[in-house]
Amino acid sequence: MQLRRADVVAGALILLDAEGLDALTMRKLAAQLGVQAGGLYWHFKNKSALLGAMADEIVAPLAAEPAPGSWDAQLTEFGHRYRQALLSHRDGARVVAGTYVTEPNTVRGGEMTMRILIEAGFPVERAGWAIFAAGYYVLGHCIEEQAQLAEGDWAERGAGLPDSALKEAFETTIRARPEERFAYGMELILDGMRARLGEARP
Amino acid sequence: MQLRRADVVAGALILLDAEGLDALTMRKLAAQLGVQAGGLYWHFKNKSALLGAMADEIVAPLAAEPAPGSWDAQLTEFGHRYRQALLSHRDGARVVAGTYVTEPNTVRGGEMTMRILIEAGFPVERAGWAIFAAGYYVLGHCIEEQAQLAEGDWAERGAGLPDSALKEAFETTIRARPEERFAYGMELILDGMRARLGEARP
DNA sequence: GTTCATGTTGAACAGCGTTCAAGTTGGTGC
DNA sequence: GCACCAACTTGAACGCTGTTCAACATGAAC
Repeated sequence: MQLRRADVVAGALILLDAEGLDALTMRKLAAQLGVQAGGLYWHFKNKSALLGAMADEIVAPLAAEPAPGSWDAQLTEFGHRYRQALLSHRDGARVVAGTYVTEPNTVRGGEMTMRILIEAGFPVERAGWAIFAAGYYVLGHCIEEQAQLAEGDWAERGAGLPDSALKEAFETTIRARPEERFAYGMELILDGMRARLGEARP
Repeated sequence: MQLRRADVVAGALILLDAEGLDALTMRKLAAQLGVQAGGLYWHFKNKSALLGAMADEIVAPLAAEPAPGSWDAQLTEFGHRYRQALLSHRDGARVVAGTYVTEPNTVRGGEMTMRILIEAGFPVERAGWAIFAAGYYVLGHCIEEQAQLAEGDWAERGAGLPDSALKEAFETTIRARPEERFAYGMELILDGMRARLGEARP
């Protein structure tokens, strides 16, 4: 029974969920698939290519059309969908961050969101810049969210801080409900976009 | 002639600039310092701790007081200062992104920017959220900027895309003058903050 | 000139991604 | 039913990595 490319990606995602990105090695993946490590290199040129395929699989939900509605509602939907996709696999955000993907789902998601902004009135270039900015935000937020999720020693991190008036603020900021904190940042960026649409030259 | 902790960090940053993050190995660093690899572990518990110290050194400019002015001018200054700091060393953004730093300069920068927002009228928690959002943006932008800088094959990346109405838009978006593109995103986020200050409950 | 913390050596360990000639498998055409 | 060729897999090796540790060197202080 031989493997297909898709089987390798699926197995890699299972191993990712079970052990995390740092423990995802070609040998362990091969063992889980009942194969020798070298054999994987027939399906993927190298580990990086495999991670790229995994990343595109992770962001697959971005390829779906948004529900009908206003441009900002649609963009909000994409933002939350992106976050959910990243969080749906352990270390998903780090996997996606580590690969500049030009694979189908990523591209399609980028195109749809850019189109939404352009039809809302943004010049093409600015639309792209704004979408990238929003993308950086989601990715950064989710990387931290998952780092927080993975480590038990998170509480100790704040402990390293010097006592200051803002230490407590800093800690409560981080400990806030992630969903609420995410939504706030998302709305902040959307407010920025709305402000630009109000002007003559966004 | 023995080494001090600071000498190791300084040497590591030189090696980083010369060869990039992926080629920064403990052995190469040791060789450059005229020392055996094992010896470095007297100064740093592990490589990750060394990278943390490097990261804090990179963001040192964030510890300086901002010039007097309006809150949004000061925040803009911090944003550009952050970017300049990250770009001042090869792969600097990736180094900083890979370490959750609780070291002096990072903390001090975080405190000052939060204070600026709080004094401008933001509730503490929201101020923290907004600062983090802005931080994710700068970091993400700089990581991509440096990836683009480092690779000759960047032009080929767009080539992998399927031909579409938006492919060209996508490419021109990425190829834009980085400074201008960065400033646009920075202003977008600041517009979001200003919008929130206009409301009763930011 | 001895002492003691501070720093260094050199060798080893286990694990990593990757390569490649040699072998095996599975489906297609005859 | 058999031969064929492409699609896969093996198993061993290569060079590299971060990290550990007992033994050794150094430099300043008393």
